[in-house]
Amino acid sequence: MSNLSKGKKTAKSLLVAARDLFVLNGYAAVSMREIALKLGINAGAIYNHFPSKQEILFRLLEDHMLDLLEQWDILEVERSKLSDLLILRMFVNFHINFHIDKSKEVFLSYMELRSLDRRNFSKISKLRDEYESILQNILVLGKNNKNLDFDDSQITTKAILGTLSSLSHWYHQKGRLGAEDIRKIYWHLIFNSVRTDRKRNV
Amino acid sequence: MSNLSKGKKTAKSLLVAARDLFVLNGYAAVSMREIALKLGINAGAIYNHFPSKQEILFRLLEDHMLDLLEQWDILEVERSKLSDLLILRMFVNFHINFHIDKSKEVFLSYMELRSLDRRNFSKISKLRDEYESILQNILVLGKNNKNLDFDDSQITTKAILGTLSSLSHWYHQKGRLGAEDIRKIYWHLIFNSVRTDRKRNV
DNA sequence: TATATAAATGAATGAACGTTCATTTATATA
DNA sequence: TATATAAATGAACGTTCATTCATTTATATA
Repeated sequence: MSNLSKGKKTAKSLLVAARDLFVLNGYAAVSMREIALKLGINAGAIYNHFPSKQEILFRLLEDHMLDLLEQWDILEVERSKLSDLLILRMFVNFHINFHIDKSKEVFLSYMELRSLDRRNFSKISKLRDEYESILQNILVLGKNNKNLDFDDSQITTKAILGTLSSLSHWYHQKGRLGAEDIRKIYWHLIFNSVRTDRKRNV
Repeated sequence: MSNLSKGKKTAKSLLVAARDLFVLNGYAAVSMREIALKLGINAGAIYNHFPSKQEILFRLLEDHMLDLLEQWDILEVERSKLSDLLILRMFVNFHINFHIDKSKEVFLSYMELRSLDRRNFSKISKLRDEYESILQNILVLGKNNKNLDFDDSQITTKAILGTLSSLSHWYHQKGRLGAEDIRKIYWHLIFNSVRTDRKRNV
């Protein structure tokens, strides 16, 4: 950070300020003046760093999605040695870790997709689909190999992501439970919901 | 509907128009002029029916939450004869049915909580907590009676609601699966995640 | 049908919005 | 240190916003 030029530092600070305000009040309800105020600069100065408010939102969401996909890619080597079930556990842990580390970014890309214009929405949607299909592929592969069982890969994918995403709605650093507890609890829930000897009736 | 006075009809239409626009673009991004345009009336005329834009949002969210809680209350008699597990299934089915019937209202009360002012936010939050505690009580009771098993009732409650809420993000009337399929799939997932003989390790 | 009330109009209010721009000030490079 | 470039200022632009209001039009009641 300290080796960055003043301009880059300001740009970075603007992204952080915008992120925090967007998370708190929503994109449409936050003004450029409010964002500028957080750094103690004038609203006009923002335009030395970003061409528009829309571009700030897009940058936040794109940076986040690219980061997410890249971090998952990095685990590829490690992953290739694992069983279907352990890969699923890796995904769950990875996802939870990311939610804990980047809870604001996750919340933002969840809530503000609709504030993107058509072009940007389409770009981010592609990245989201890419991420969703990672989980779906894990599930399908596991089912084909008879290491997992469930009714419908598409809905199960969405349900699991829904389960995990609930995290970003309540997680706060200072909470009652540590990351390890949370990973364990969620893993138990998810594992049991797709294990091969699950029950089909009450 | 046809036995309502013109004023009541317009008020109802305004709520529907506002609901649809808020769902599509978000509260802050929708103007009173847009809402009025949907009915072919002037923006000023809205104020014969509602005192403010904020009040329209509040009415939408409060009506929805009161409806939700009331509908659950109505099932009380039926519920008293059921086992812990069947009550949980009733809750899951009830929740899914509601999400399917009122997907827009559900989505709205999920996304626009933060657009409420302090006073209104507090009122709706109370209603939401009330609903959440219904599920938590079911889980705790089931665990005490050894008919359910899980690690943490608070997180498990949030996780299950997260799972179910993912429905409002992808469900569309014309989809591939019927309501019955969806109820079955979700029930299998949830039931297996909290059943007493779940596994704790891979 | 006459009349009281309800609902809609259309213009106006002041405030806030994203963005632009000429100018000034700060930073980095030589 | 001199100079080119980057960053910030502060006022202004044209729009749009939620809301108000005097007036007109429609509806319901008697």
